[in-house]
Amino acid sequence: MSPARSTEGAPISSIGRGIAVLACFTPRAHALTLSELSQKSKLPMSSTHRVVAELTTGGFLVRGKDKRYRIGTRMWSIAQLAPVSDQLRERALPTLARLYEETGENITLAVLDRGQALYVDRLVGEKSIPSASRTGGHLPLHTTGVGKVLLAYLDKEKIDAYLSRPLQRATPHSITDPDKLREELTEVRQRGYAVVRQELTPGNGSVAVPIMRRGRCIAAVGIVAHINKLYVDQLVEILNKAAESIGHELEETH
Amino acid sequence: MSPARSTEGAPISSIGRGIAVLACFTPRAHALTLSELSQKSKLPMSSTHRVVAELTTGGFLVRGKDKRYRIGTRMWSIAQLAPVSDQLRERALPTLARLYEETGENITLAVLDRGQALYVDRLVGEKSIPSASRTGGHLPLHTTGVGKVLLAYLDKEKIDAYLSRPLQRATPHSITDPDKLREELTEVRQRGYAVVRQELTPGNGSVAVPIMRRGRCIAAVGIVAHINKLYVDQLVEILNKAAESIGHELEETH
DNA sequence: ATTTACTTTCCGCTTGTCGGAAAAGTGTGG
DNA sequence: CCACACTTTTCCGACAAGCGGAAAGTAAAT
Repeated sequence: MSPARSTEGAPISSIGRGIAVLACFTPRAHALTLSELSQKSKLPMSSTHRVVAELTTGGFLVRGKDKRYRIGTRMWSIAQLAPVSDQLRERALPTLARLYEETGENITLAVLDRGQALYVDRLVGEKSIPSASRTGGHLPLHTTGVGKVLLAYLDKEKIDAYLSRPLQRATPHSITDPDKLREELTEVRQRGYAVVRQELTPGNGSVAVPIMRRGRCIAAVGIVAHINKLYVDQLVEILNKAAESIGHELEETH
Repeated sequence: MSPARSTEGAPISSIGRGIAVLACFTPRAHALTLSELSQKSKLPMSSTHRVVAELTTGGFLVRGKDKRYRIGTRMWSIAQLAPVSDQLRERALPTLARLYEETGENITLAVLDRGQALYVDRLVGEKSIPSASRTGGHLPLHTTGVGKVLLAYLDKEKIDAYLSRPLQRATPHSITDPDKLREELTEVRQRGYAVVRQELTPGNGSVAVPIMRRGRCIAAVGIVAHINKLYVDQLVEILNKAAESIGHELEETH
């Protein structure tokens, strides 16, 4: 989010500062010193110190022996009450487990969140190909399998809005022409699944299908594999069964 | 956490109020109105309104069409950077998936957190017996399999501290006598696993083993099943392999 | 012992935040 | 359509929480 001092007009609130500090943490920086937090949040050192102290008292941050701060279990526990976790992730998990055991590949579950694919969960084993996704992380819609599915089932206006902004190229295979992507999305809707080949990561491919609920796509489930092992027909069949199973699980009143 | 107005002495800070509002959410109340949040946090309505507005702006809360607030994906995403999630849960997940597929039972992974067992993840399928645990939730140490393991491997002083407080009885089978529990913990350490039979939930039993790292128990992994299907020797063998696999996965530099 | 970098504390000042009251909005029953 | 009850939002004068720069403290390296 926008740094504290560079915010024009309205000053940033105390709670906003707390969130700004928490937002400093990233996959590459999950342990930060006070100075680093001050620099990243652009808050003065004494302000940062006070905010960090409050967050630590509340269990949202914890200070390690190395004097670095990390996200605390209190925040994590409360966050598990987010619908994306306790209504979707936890219910989908057995099916994802089965998918993983069945294919041995990289399994992903994602939802649309702020114009991107938010990875709700993923299973990646030793034998799976390394991939760019991470639970809790976001990736673009146009270069990921689950992302293409989520994009394809959006309202036309929202698709237009997404395509009106420059599409970032992740590899030479990334589709960045809006017209070509629009065609691709039509195909996704028609055949009910998306395929991606080296559009996000060289060598990687993925297949994904929608999880539907009352006619709306609420999530996407996908498999990432090396392009040489991307047996699309086979994977689509497995994924459709999984999607149906997850969809059924979500209908249950727990 | 303690309600705003009942705090003696030091007044509660703005960030503390934000955390107090977020702490209102529970498994049974994951969607709350503004009035409910005000009542639960004991903050005046206009104060609650302001705090909630700030949290919503920052993505930590989201207001649904039903006018109820829920934990937002922004908070969830950041929370996934907690070590308990990205260092432990995500790495353990493939092994938990394998355990689930192998046994079809209720799989749990827990760590010690604030004197209780914090459930880092669990897999429970349609055919599994219903259990009391929930990812992100806490349960006592003395009435759960994973809890007994976590307790058994604590420093003597910490075990004494835990046993010095009244042990809550969840069922008639709960062990609440400190001396009996101490004996039990000695057995857990000796044989390397814990067994629980109907001590938390009637009909349910569980077996759990420690996940060790450099001689310290950092987590516990367990299986919950109906007491008639609690084949201890068999489950212990499977669990020990899983624990070793997870321990190995945690050693990897990712 | 000194230097450097980081962290913690201090303190005068400012304005962000306070909460009660009023106004506005919403849903329901007659 | 109106009245009522409840919830939510806005207002606003008061005040103390929070501000950030400076000083002090701490730890590590030389």
